[in-house]
Amino acid sequence: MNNYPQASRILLAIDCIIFGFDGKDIKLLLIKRNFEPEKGKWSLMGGFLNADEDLSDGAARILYNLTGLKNIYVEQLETYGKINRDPAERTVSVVFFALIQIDDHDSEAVKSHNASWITLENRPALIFDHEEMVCKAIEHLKYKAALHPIGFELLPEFFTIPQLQKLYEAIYSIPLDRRNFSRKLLSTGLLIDTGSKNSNSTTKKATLYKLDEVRYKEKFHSFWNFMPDSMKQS
Amino acid sequence: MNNYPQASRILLAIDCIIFGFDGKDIKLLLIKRNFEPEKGKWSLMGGFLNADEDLSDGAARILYNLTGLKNIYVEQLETYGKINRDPAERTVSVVFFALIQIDDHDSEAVKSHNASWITLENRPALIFDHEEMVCKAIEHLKYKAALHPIGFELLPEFFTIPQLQKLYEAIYSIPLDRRNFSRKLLSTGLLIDTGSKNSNSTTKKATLYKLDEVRYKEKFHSFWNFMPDSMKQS
DNA sequence: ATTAATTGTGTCAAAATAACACCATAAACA
DNA sequence: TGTTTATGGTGTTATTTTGACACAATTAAT
Repeated sequence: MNNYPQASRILLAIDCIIFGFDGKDIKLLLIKRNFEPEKGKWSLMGGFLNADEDLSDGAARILYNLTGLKNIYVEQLETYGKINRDPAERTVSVVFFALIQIDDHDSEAVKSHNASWITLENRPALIFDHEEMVCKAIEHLKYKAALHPIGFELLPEFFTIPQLQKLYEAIYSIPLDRRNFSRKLLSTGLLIDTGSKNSNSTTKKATLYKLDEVRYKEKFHSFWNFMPDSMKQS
Repeated sequence: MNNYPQASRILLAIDCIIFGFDGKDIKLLLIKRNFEPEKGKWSLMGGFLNADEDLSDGAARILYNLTGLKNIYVEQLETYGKINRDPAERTVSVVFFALIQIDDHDSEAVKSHNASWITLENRPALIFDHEEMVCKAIEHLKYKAALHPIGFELLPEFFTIPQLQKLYEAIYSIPLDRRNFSRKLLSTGLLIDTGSKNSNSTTKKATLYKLDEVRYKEKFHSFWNFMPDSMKQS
C-alpha cells in the first residue's frame, strides 16, 4: 500500500490574499488571530488542506468561511516552502489570490473571524512569510490588471468609467488621463452601456456600464494594454 | 511540540518541465520510467521534497541530477492537488518550469535516467496529470515569451537573429516577418553585436549577438511586445 | 442665474506597426 | 571564373495606436 515509504509527509496549508476596492483604495482582508500560535498578531486567512479535499476546494472553503461568498475570482499564486517559515512545524503553504466585490461580503462572518479590511499602506506586520506573499500578490495584481480585464472583479455589477479609472489609479498609484483611459476601455468592447446613470453623484451623473460576460470570457486570455506604456518601462 | 495535531501530513512531490530548442523544434526532456510505480511509462522528471529542503532547492536538485546543470532558468508554475492524482497515495505536486540550452546538458546523466528530448508534437502519453501540467507549461511559455525576454534562455550564448526568429516561430507555430522581427528585437537594446559571424552557415553568414546581461536583468520585469499583435487576438 | 465639480468627447502630432522590395554575401557548381 | 541558389540585412510607406491636450455638457448648491 505504501509505495513511497522513505519520503516525508508534510503539513500543507492554504493562505488566501483577498483584495477589495472601496471606491478609493485597494484593501486587503486580514485577520487578527484570536487563536494560537501567534495569537494577537495579524495574518492572512488560511487553514490546512484536508486529506479528502482538492487544493482549489480548500481555497474555496477558506474563502467561503471568511466572506460567505462562492464563485469569486480565485487564482493559485505560488507555493511557499522555506524550511522554517512556520517555526512550530514544517508547513508548505499554497497561496491563493482572490478578488471580491467588497460590498458583497458577509460582514458577520468577517467579524466572527476577527478580520478587517485594511488599505495596502496601513497594513500591519504579518506573521511568518505573509508579508512576502502579500508583496508578490500586489505585484501580480499590477501585472495582471495591465494585461487582462480582472479589474471588473473588484467592482459592483454596474459601474461607471470614472469608478473604473479610480480603481486603476488605486492599483498603480498614478493619475491617468480621463480621455485616453475612456477611449481605451471602450475600445475593448467589454462594456455594455446600460442606458441608466449613476444616482449617487453630487454633480454630473456618469453612465452606468456592465461587463459583457460573453466577450469577457472569450477574450479573457488575450492580452490587453490597459495601462499607458509609460507604466511598463520597468 | 506538535501544534497542529489534527491536520494531515501529505506527500509533497516536485515535477519539472524542461524545455529545450534544437534550432528547429521546441523539445521536452521526458523520462521513460525504469522504476515503479508506472514503470515503462513516460513522465516528467520529478521527486519528493526532502524534509530539510526548500522547494526551490528541491527543484534545483532534481534538475541538476537529470541535466548536470546549475543556475538554469527556473520558475515555479503551479501546484497540483487533486485527491487521486497519484493512485498509490495522495501526493501534491509542485511543478517547476525550466528552460535550458539544449547542448549544455550532461548527456550521460540524461541517459542514466532513461530520459529523452522529445518534440511537443511527438510527445507520448504521460502518467498521472503530467499531460495537463505540460499543456499549462506550453501555454505559459507562449505567454511569457511574448512579454518577457525568456527566449534567450533556450539559445546558446552566441546566437544570430535568424536563430532567434526560428525559436519564436517554433514556440508559436507561425511564420514571422524577418524584417519586422529583426527591427523589434534590435530595438529592445538587449542584443550586443559581437562583431563576428556565424561559421556553420551554408550561405551568407549571420551576425552573432549575445545578450546584454545588464539590460536583461534591468528590464526583465517590464513588459515587451515580442509577438505581432495579431498573435494576441485570442 | 451663477458657480463648482464632474462627465463626455474631439483633435492632432508622434510613435509603433504591418506589409512589402531590394541588395549583399557565400557556397556550390557549371 | 562566373552563374546560380539560398540566406542575411536593411529601407519605405500607409495605417493604426498612442499620448497630450481643450472644450462643452450636466448637476447640485448657492
